[in-house]
Amino acid sequence: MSSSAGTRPTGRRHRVREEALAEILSTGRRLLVEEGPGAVTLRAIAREMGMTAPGLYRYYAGHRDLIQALTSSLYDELAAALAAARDRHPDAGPGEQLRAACRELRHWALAHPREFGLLFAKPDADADTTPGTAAHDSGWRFGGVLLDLMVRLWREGTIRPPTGLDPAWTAQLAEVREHLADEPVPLDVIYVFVACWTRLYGTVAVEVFGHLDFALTDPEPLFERTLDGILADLGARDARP
Amino acid sequence: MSSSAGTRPTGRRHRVREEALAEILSTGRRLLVEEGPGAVTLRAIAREMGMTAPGLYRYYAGHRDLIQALTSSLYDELAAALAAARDRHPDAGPGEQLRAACRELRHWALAHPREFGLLFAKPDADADTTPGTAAHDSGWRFGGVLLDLMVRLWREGTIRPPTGLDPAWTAQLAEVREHLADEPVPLDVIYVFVACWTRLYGTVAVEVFGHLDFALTDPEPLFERTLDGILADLGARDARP
DNA sequence: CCTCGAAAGTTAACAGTGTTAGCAATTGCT
DNA sequence: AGCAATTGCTAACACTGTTAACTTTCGAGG
Repeated sequence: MSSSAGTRPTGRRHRVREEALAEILSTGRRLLVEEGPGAVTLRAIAREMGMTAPGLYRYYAGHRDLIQALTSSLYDELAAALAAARDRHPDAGPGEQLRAACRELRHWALAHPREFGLLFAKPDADADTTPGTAAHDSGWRFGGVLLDLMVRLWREGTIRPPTGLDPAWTAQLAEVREHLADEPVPLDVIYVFVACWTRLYGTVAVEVFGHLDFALTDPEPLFERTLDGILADLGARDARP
Repeated sequence: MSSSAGTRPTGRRHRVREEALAEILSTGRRLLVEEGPGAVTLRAIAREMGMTAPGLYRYYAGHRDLIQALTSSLYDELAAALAAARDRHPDAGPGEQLRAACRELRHWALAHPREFGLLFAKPDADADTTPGTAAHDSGWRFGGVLLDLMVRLWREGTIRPPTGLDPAWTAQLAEVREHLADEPVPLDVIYVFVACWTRLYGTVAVEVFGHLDFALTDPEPLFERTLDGILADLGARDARP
């Protein structure tokens, strides 16, 4: 069942299969970008690749699985973009790095609105958030970039969590702490993380989804001020650059 | 062309038509709620009503128009719910009334996640925001409830807009002021309105769309604290009740 | 009251979708 | 070389939105 190399699937056949998998995703994405989410269809992808729709079932179990794989790859790309933006300021503190990552999130979303919509505009609570899914893991890889920066910011000691939080309630945040590489982050600090993530997501989503069109043609200053507020909540000391 | 009553379309025929229009929308909504957005289809609605799909074209120009009409009616229902929540505190100040309306927004969204998704999770910037659409007007009726309360809050004189706003940038907010019943609201105050709307929308959307499931099973305290922050930005003096 | 015309709803059909079953051919490993 | 897994195909089914043409219903005006 395997080549002479070892326990891996085969070696050669496996490679061209990976290429086909990637090509399916890339043409699917091109359709998404150029013609909207409704156009990323099995038949359209197959047509674009010079084959027929049932052939795609050799690669993905169906339309749902294909979309989920596309979602996962987009999460990974977004995570890589955030990490790259962070690493573009190697000598800066975590505050400035987080600012760069947040700006990159907005820029990526504005540059790829359709992809952003696929990732963050869920019609239902569908299978995306289900653990075990590849999209779920990729989602955590994405969120982890921001979360890591927040943890590094917390280590600076300048973060000041709100008072009066109910410990019985913050206990549910313990699950998030599991993902934090054995850092003993206090739960009320994690509360601040979640609150800031909410605010960041909300600001970007409301702009990308066009819910600000009625008021603003240039929402960037609004975003920058919101970002200042977020970083202030996280105890970032550096002034705005 | 008209009955003896006056200039209105007909009188009788017109009434049963209105009933049919309403029934189409209500069964469409039931399908949305019970089976998800993908199930609200022309043929399914017709089937449910005991007729065939092409018959629906006597009432709506197509699937798109039907969805848009449904969207519009949901906006109206949401606006009515917010107004009712506001009027449940007739003797309270605008701060408490706004708090009640914001809470009602969250409650409505949680009680009707599919409807909320139809209203606020737009895949593209589609025809919804286009002026002239019924959904566009209804959207304004919804937003107007919150906006009016913010204006009343502003009249209290306790709101303190941020300093350092670029007047050349806030100028674009003048268009919003048009909708404000000839109130001479300063532009930097309108900036606060928009920022608060963004924050409110973001908090509710992030919860309803399930983007907090990874961290929180009970996001209400987070919402309440965010609401406190929003009302503080708007200068509401009353403490939390 | 009776007729006429507009409105409502029908069937048939076209193009498109996801999906399954069954078959042919290519291709790589033993 | 031959075997077997993989790949891709065609045909088909059930579903979608949409249009065209036809029939029925029913309200209003003479």
